[in-house]
Amino acid sequence: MPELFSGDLMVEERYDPKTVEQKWQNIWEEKGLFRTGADAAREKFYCLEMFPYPSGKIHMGHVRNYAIGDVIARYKRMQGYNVLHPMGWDAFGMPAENAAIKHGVHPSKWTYENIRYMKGQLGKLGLSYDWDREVTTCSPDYYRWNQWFFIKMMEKGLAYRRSSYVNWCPSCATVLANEQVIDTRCWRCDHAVVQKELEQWFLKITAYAEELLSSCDDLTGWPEKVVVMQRNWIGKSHGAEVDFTINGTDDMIRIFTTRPDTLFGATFLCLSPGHPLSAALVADSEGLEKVTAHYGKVDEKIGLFTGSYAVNPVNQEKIPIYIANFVLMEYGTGAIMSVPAHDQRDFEFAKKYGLPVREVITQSESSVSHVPGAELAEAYEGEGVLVNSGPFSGLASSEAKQQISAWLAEKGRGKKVINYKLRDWGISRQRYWGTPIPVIYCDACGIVPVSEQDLPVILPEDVKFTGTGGSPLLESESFLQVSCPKCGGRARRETDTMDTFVDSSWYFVAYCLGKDNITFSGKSLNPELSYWMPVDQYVGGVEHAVLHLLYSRFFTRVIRDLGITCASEPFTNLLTQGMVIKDGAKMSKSKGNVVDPDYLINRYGSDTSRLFSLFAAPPEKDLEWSDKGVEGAYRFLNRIWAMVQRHQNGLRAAASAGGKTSASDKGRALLKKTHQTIRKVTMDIEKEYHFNTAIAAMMELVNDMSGFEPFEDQDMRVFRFSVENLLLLLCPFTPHIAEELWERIGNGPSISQQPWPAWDENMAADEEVELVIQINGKLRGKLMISAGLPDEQVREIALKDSKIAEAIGQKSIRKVIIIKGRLVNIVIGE
RNA sequence: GCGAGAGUGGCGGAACUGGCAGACGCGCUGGACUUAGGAUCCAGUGGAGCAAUCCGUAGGGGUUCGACUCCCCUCUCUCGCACCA
Repeated sequence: MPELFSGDLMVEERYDPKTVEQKWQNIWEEKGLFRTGADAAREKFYCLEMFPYPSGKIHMGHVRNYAIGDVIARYKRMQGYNVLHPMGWDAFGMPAENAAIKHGVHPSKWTYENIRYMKGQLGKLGLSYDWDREVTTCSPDYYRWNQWFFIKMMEKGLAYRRSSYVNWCPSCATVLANEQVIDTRCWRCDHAVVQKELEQWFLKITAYAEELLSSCDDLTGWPEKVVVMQRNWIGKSHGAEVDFTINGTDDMIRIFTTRPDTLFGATFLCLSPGHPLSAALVADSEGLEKVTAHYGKVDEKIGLFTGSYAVNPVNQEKIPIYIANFVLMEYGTGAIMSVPAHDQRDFEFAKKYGLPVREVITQSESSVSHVPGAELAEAYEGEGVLVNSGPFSGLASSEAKQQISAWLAEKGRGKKVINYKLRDWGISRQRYWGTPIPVIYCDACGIVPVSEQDLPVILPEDVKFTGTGGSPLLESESFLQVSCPKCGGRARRETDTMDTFVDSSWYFVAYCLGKDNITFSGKSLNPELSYWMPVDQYVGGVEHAVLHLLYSRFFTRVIRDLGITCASEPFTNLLTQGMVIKDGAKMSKSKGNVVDPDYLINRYGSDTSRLFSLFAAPPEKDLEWSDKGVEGAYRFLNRIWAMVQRHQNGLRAAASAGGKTSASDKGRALLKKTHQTIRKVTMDIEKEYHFNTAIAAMMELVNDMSGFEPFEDQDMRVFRFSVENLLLLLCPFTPHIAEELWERIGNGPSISQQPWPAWDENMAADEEVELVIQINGKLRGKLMISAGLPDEQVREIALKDSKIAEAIGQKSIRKVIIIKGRLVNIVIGE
């Protein structure tokens, strides 16, 4: 603790954040101040921050995230809303299991110990959560509903099992999520990841692709950037499927194209190496392997001629069939027609393998007569007018797309289709620390869902963690052995667990119901959910812009369609806060540039920590860490503390001026400044939560207040009015010191329960304004005039000013521009 | 490569709808108090100049009485997507 006052000089009690903060945290808890219940008579506000993974300790990113959320929650509470502000734990996940493998601690023990510690840390930050609604996703009470939703989705055909290629780490013997593959290697053991075909459970998010896309338009409270990312991820494109026959056979190759208007320009066909026909058509298995090895790599295009030809349905032309590394199996049909003149990738491929390039689209009438055989430098990918396209020549691209698609449909050789980039969501993980997928495999009955009354399928505790040989569940006989719910015969449980993104896709729904009260049934709408949903303000990192937010939007719709809620969208407003940066890089253990929140809170207290992280940058921007900046925030709170302490007796004695009484000139000025500050802080919070400028306004007020010596009663009453309002404004930001000083000037507890202050527009209005006078746009003078003067008079005053008159001299005045209450610009000639 | 966003003092950042560029904080300079000051308080602080003044919002052009703000071009940085046919 830095020495701020030497004992001899200061008689007042020193600001000791530790004592103050502990005191008020206890009081809040005892009084249950932040506990919430549904109350139809009051307007609700659901404020939510992304819950943390209990990794051990919170980091500065959490402090920032939760400080932002807490200001919003406290502000809305003071405004009279019934605020739901919950917190919980995203408690399943690989780190717990890795800790078990490495240190022999059970994931459960590790997780719950971390939760206990981190909960203590959040408590010390003074965050206004309703802990009665805490959720912990690794608790059976929670994950049983993952299982219930899964079964409901199976019933609706929204959960299904199929074989698919996955990222597989042979060393860890598990599937890796895409984001766990770093530069084609396993993030944990650095082993090369391979593509492996596995039976996987999928959730059919694609069934909602269209709705998820079209309702992006409704996400007006989200950052545009995030909405764009959602749209791109869903990736809708209009096009056509076209069937090419393989020459000399009856076999078909179905391709997808967004440019049916270029069909006459197709000079070859490409199959993905993973396409079922690839292996069938190619005799040279070594060559195929080579192409496969380069699959999905951006560096170069590699192809292999199959020796077969396809017949173009529109002109019966025979074109060669290639296998190409750049054709993705996961998108479209896994096969494309290649139009090198109008697709740059096809163009590069054609150049490399000496394949013909035929132009079928021209940009304008004048360039139709392109010299046949002349080298194209690159593909023309835009639209235009068709040439060399048989009966369709002369049509515009957009018209040709329609007509060619219609022609294909008529001949039974194709149709218009819509494709999405969005894939179904593979949720199977060969991991222990997750929700068991509630499915039983019976030799007689096949795949059987666990029946609802048998939920939850509990994750067994007594398992061994070796880190090799796959999921520990494979070794747990008591877990594996089960009787079939249908026939009663011997059966085996599914050992895969769910992706942890499932847990976080509906936790905001669980909060509405409250701890020990999470129950769903599709029988009728749930009144608690109807009251609270959707979340009014969601706050979190932009790194979840696609996955978590998209999955949550999907789940919310599934829950809606189960008849549980009416809400389609989970989050009305989204605030994505920036990263915490130090020395030019994101704070991270590996960079060694972390600041420990524990250290910060011990040294300066939570109010200072919160204040700094809110003051240093607007929430959506990155925050550059500064030790000196923290000192500045601490100094600010100390100044307030000292100021109130010094006048404590006077403040206690004075009744509030009620914002009306006239006092000394300085007193009136302070009164005005106070009203202006209330206005400014309120408007800055309302305007995209710009807390940094709100805090700056409070600093200005404090600067004015510290220069104010209230000798007379009237002035002291003004001063008290300023102090009270300052504390009220400060309350959402630095609640502990606000509470303490509020009490010390003789108010009852608690300031947190006071209404947000209102300003009086008349009191805030300036009676005098500074008039800026420009000549030809250059600043030439400033003077004070009374506010609201008519333009004529302002003009006169400006022209009469001696300096201005001198500057004008004999020159002619061409024009005078007057901006009310701001400036006069005099345009003069030579 | 494509898409989005950003570039303002020594630093973090302000600036309504086109109207005083640099609020507020940090740092720095000077002073007060002091045995001392890395505490606190007061004053100053974009650059150049004794000054009047001039120059300044990545760079260049434009629109305008007036541009950090609008338009065009160039450069740099950050983020997202990266062969989606």
